[in-house]
Amino acid sequence: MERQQFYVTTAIAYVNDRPGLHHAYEFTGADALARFHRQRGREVFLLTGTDENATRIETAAKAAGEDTRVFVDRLAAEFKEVCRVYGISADRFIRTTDADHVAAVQEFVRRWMKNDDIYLTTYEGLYCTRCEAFYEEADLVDGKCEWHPTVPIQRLEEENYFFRLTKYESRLKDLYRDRSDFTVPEARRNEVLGWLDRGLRDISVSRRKLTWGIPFPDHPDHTVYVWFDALINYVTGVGFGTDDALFAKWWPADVHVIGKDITRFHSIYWPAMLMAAGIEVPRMVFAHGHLQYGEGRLSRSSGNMIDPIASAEEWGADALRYILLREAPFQTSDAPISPASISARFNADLANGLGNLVSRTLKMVETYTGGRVPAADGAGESERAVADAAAAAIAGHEAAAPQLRFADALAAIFGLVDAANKHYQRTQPWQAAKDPARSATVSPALYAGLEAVRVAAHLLWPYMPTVADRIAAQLGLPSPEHAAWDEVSRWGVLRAGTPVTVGPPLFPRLQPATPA
RNA sequence: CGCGGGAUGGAGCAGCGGUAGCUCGUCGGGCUCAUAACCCGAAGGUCGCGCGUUCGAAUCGCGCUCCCGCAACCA
Repeated sequence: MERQQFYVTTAIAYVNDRPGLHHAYEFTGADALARFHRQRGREVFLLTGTDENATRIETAAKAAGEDTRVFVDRLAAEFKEVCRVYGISADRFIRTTDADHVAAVQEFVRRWMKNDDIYLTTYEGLYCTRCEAFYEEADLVDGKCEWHPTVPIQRLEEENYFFRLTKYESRLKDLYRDRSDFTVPEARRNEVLGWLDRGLRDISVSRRKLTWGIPFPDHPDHTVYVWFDALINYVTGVGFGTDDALFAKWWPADVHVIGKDITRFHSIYWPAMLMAAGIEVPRMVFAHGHLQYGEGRLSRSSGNMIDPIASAEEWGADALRYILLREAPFQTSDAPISPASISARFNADLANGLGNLVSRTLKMVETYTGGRVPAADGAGESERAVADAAAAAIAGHEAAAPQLRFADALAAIFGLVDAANKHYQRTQPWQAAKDPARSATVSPALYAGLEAVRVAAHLLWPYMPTVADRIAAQLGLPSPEHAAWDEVSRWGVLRAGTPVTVGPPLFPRLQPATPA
């Protein structure tokens, strides 16, 4: 029996810089999954938020001449705005500077100490006295940190706490042996297996002399290494340390949606951290690929293309949600994206495809059946073909969506849009209406078209909630959000006589871009 | 050094042992209900390079070239 609770997270956004389109991409994927499960009757918790305790954030704040607190508040607000604009249905927006999170992290550290999972040792590294931070050789510019090119770098030793990652190596191997879907997709899993094969090392989990970060309990001169702090947000967000009942209800998470670049932290460190704290590991880590912003010059010359707010104004948030998930398959590696490819997809799928189908269908209903849903009686071969296409769209979509294969899921839905257009070509209601011998075919033909639109709108709700609501409203139906899935995911739901509304184009066609 | 992914018609991708497929674009035709949308058809590829396995290879093996990412206590 499938669990009725579903807990999904996004990676929390690192607030050293403003939000990019890639944040909207990940948020949208997680949100679509959350809405998918909600729509099918499950209780869902979607967690997103910001990662605010890193040294580099403090450094970036200093560089911006801002108080760190003010700096992170400002950026966190920008990320929240992205969530609002894109309709991300987050149940909590967590910030790692939230009091309950600080307490949760300290509880983890206490548990590790008690278990002898961490130990004190000495670390030697390159240190910038002005930043009060260690740097890697590769991070230095001409032997100096990037912020202070005149300040000499010193070689310093520092006492750090280390986490006994090696202690959990065999349990991690067991985890990967027993659960082939712990890290998805397979390419990422193979990567993790490779890391495990080559052996793990203990890892530093504290920094000293930092003024920004979560202090170690009983050792306030140490702060928790930001990655270990950040990962813990996934349990804090559902009540770890503050609300045991809530935590028991939601944990373990069903899926952590992350970018493939941070697989190591989520697939190796995080389960080990949980094991050490005596907490169950999550069910799945899903690592998606990244958006590639076309040519380098493109992203530089038109900075707005990667600004998610400006992009939403240009194409519409719902359209972008669809386009991103369709153009950049979640389960593969990187996919190229550009203003041109976004606009092309917008015109092809949304304006010419979905939008036009809705327009022509409703206009014909207005003209030929008095603006009301006609009777379905007299359905023939073409109508049955559309009904079959709807069933195929549902089946294809329901197989792909829960696996986060959103491009496949959306392609399945648009197969129905195509089928409806072909159906009109076959039945030609505009001709039949003028021909007494064929006039009886108009009603069933248009009924099938309306049903295709209705089914598509319900399937599209997780991806384009606002547009799906508008289409449903045009059909005289309530929001797909609240419809009982079993009742709407079948053919023949619309009732004859129901008034429908034509309405303005859903996606006005974009003019082709002028050549550069 | 290492690890993962990739190289397929103009563009973006799928195929992963049996005569090369999808979307977009292009060209031609049809239709006119619709957002100059929709429908039908056509052109266009020796599947990065070499060797090998096989009756047969984008598809398997080895070697090579080029791209992207990860990693060596950067989120």
